[in-house]
Amino acid sequence: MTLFADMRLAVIASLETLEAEGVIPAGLDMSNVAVEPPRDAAHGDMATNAAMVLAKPAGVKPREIAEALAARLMVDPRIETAEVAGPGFLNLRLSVATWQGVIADVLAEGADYGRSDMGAGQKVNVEYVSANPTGPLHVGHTRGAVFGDALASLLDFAGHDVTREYYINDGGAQVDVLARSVYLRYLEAHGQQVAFEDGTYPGDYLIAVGQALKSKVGDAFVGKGEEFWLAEVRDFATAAMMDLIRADLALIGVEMDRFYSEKSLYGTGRIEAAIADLDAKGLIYRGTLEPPKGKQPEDWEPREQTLFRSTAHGDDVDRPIQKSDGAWTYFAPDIAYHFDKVSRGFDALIDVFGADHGGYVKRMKAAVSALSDGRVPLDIKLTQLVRLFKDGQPFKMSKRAGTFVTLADVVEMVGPDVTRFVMLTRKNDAPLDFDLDKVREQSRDNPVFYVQYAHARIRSVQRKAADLGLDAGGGDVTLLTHPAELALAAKLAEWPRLVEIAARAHEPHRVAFYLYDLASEFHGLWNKGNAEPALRFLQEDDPIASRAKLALITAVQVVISNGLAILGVTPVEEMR
RNA sequence: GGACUGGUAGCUCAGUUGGAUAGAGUACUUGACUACGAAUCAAGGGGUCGGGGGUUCGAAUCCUCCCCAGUCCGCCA
Repeated sequence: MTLFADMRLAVIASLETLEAEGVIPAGLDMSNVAVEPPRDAAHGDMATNAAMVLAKPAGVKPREIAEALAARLMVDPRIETAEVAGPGFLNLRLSVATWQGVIADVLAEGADYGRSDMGAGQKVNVEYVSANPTGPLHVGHTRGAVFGDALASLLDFAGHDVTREYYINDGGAQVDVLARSVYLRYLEAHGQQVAFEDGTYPGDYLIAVGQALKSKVGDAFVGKGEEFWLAEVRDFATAAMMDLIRADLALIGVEMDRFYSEKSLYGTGRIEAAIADLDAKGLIYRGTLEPPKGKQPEDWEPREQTLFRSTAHGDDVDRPIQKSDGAWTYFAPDIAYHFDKVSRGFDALIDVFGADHGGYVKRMKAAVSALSDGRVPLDIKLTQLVRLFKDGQPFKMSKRAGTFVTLADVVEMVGPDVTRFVMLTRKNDAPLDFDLDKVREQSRDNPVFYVQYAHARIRSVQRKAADLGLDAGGGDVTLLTHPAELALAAKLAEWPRLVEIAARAHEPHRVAFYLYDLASEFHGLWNKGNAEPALRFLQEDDPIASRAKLALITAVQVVISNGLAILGVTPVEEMR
């Protein structure tokens, strides 16, 4: 339970009393009544919009409701003052003891402080990365991987039952291309001269795969036609690429619960079953699509295809599920895959895609809506481009792959923690500039450093305190009465609420911004100790006061550490 | 032609889902170490929230029409 939720219950209870007394009519809808931190701290600790929300349905002036509500709330010992302001806001100021209690709560709950039961154990599937198994992960994949992973952790912390899943696109033409490329490397391993033409993958990372294939099958495939080796090389190469990708993911601490193979959908009747489900709902038909307006393809000619009536579920046009030759389009196995997710009993689905898949969102949502009869919501998060910079210049070359910068390149240069944090300091749908120099800079405008520095400072004080024989547990929080100290406690009280807001919005970046704010409050208090010695955390010859202050900063350390855990970033003990 | 995502301080970006006088960082100006790290902190100026219209007690946020940028648009996955 969060402090804000507690206070909201108090407000609702008071409103119900007012109903019973006839001040306002009974049976009002109170779902819109909110208790929030005011934007301006001068307005108090919390504000409620209750009077404004209820004024119209109650037929009573907002200020009248607010006055009555204020009088009621003043009875609550946790509330110091309740003032009506502006158009009908009710500003609450909480008692000192309430804030002190927050510190005790944080220390008591530790790593669980902020954990919510909001998700109520709902099963959520988060699908992310899902890069084609044709090569190492690049920066764009990295952002999707970090975002999806942090989102999954966030939802878990908010009480959901989360499955992290990777969809392997091993059923289409691109894995044939991969197989042919590996075959060339295989011939090369046998000492042949080969040429990589357009439509093959020339990357060096396939050299080792070609050699591994040689050790496995010897010269069995040399001089043989494609029909002889393609299927086996494809499986071999795909497995090798997935090993590569798993290793890349491990570099940034991403571990999937499940890898789901597209190929497993073919020849097993699963695509057919999914399409049959849609057909039974009258959503499959034969038809001819209109050409796209404005952009007339040269070779466009009308063709009859099997179409999914996605327009019945919010799409702009119906979508083909079969090519003119009868083969499935990419969309068909995707429908089957999501059908499988729905049948596995998930209450909500989330797909994390790159921005270039934006045109795919509506049809996928339409498919899930149709397959689940509107029961299962699908949220699709698009991650925008990452632009890499180094020395102020765009950075494009990779040591490994030559053509694009890989995940491994970035992690090698700045480390996993910095990579993860930086990629989460922007909303997923805004482009991200990633400056390889700036992220290692030790200054306030580098949020990674700034937050880590706050944590390291606290650890430093704790070590010093330990040397003096002081520990953080058991400090008497009622000794913390200075407004600056209570303000920091108030910031800690926002954490559980922030977790819920971020989880509800599927926006892990909010955690990163909160941590920055919290670090800022902490650094501020630290420096106040310059002018006011009474605010220094370690008070000479006063172990009791010191332990109280240690309790406060340890609570800050706990929350920073909980937040970083969601982002998948390790808190540091000291700055180097 | 259409769809999607953006447009907020000179620059980089938040904005608690409709709340009060729109906030940080950076840059610029000026101050603060006898302490557990000044790698930090405090103060100041800086705005037509892309533009017009609409919805209501109240709009950066919702609806609508334009402008700009990026991504995408039937047998590619």
